[in-house]
Parts: sequence; structure tokens; C-alpha cells
Amino acid sequence: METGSIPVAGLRGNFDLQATLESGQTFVWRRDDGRAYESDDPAGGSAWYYTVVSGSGRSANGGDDSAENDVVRVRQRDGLLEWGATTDAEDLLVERLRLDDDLPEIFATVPDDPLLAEAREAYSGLRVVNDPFFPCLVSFVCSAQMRVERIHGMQTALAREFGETVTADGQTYHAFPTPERLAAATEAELRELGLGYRAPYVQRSAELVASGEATAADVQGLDYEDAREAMQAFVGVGDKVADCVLLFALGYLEAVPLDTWIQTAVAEHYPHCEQGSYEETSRALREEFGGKFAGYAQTYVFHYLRTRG
DNA sequence: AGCCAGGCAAGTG
DNA sequence: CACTTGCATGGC
Repeated sequence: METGSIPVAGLRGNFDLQATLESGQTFVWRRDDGRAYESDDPAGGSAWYYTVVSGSGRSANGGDDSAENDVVRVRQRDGLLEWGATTDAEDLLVERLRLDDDLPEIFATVPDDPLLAEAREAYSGLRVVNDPFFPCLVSFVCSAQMRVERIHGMQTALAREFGETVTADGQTYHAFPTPERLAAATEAELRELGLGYRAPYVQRSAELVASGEATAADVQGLDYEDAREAMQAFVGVGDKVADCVLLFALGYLEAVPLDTWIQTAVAEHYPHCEQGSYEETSRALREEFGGKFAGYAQTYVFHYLRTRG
């Protein structure tokens, strides 16, 4: 393994690895200690997390074409983001964890109302992730009427059953399954993993991606509202899941997913944003949260509301 | 036992 | 277009 460390104390804004990875926005990381994601778990502050990165055109080491998947491990300690990986992981981590985001600049565009102030105080350094598209899509198709810990468990099960394996330092890791592999899975196989009625949605969306009939490229680059509409070409994707994938994988930081928690927050803290339809309420809250980076504010509020007693 | 969890698809009016 | 219904599953 190569190793390295990124000083995160000097970033524009803080960094909180645990809050970033355990806030229910990404489901591609696992805790090395095997513990389920439990927010406010004191051990989480210095726990190792790992993911498997599917190689995409990064041909670093002289034609080793068997190394398609890389293991990346990270932990945060003493103002450093320490990593160990089967490749140089620094650029990847900066990209995936949005370490270049200028949080003070972002929050200068967001109102400093009491709720947001509390959320920022509680989870200073939480960053919106930049996940790979397909795992993010599947995760949020699975998210319907499901708790965060169980969504995470489902993605772990999918990787265990259908993901390619990588061995590093004598340990076996599972990549997230490819679209082709999930497209080839049967609905019954997916139901056995506890996906319930989401099973056919996952299979059919995987088929669309694998065949090229609908891909991220059809969405990326569109204006936000057109992109949200285009996302719904996938099966199991409505307005809310579309917003999640736009925010957490495609870089649409203005997207404000309206889930049950946020709808409660609208009723209690932003009643003037309650407009009836998803479309209109979402737009109103997006404007309430300053537009361009409204999804950042949403992610803080979601994590804060969900984890406080 | 009933209610809820990061909702969506399909059907009806 | 808006509204209703059915859908898996596990934890509290």
C-alpha cells in the first residue's frame, strides 16, 4: 500500500470525516472496525474507513491491467486525513470529499438562521460528497422508506454478493457491483438481500445504465431543473431521489432533496416555503437557502435533525 | 400492535 | 394535472 496524509487543518473551512461519511449522503464507504454507522459514536472520530474505487482510465503503473479496482482507506487524526491505498489516492480524496470546497465562501451565501447555525455548530467540517454515479443512483433507489443504517446495510450486501473482490495486505474487499452485474441479477436474488419492492427498480435501472439506454451523460450538463427531470428516466427515481443523485454525485449543489425530515423542518422552521407540490416547495426552500449552494445547507440540516436526541 | 423510515409506480378521476 | 393505493422490511 502507498500511504500519505492530507493536512485538513489548513483547508478553507474545517473537515469532519465521520460527519461527512456517516451523514447518510454516501453509502460507498465502510467502517474498518465493522461497526454500523452510528452517529456520535466516539470511536468514529478516529476510525478507519475504506472504499473500493473502480479504475477508470487511470493507467498509472506500466500496463498492470489487472489492477482495475483500488482499495482506499482513510482516517482523520491530529488535523490530518491519513490514507493508505493501492494507488496514489490524494487527488481522488480531494475530489470525492470535496476538500477544495471553500466552506466560508459557500456559507456566506446561506442564511444564518437559528437552525442552520446550530447544525453548522454541531457538524462544522461536514462536506457534501462527490460520489460515483452508479453506486449513488442505486443507493438512493434503495433509500425509499428506509432508514440510513439499513440503506448502508443493503449496499454492503450488494457489494458482498455481486461486487468484484480486491485483495490488499491479506484482506479481501468488495467493490460496488458494476451495472452489468446488477442488470444480470434477478429480482428474487435482490429481494433476498432485503431490498423488498425496490429490487426490480434496482435491476431495471442497472439495465438502463449497462445498455447505455440511460446514463449519467444524459443528465450531466443540463440546467438543474432539466437535470432533475432527466434523472427520472431511471426506474425508482422520482423528484426526491433525483435530487439526491444530482447533489451527491453530479455536483448540483443547488439541489435540495425534500425527504420526510426536511419536510418536517419546512413545517416547523420555514412554513412560508410550504407550497403544496414538491416542485414549488423545493424551489422555495432552495431560494430560502441562498440558491447556488442550497444543497449544502440541506445536508447539514438533514444530518443535524436526524442525529440530535 | 401499530407506526415510521432520505418514495415511487401505476391506476383513476 | 392532482390524488390514491400498494408496496417490503425491520426497529421501536
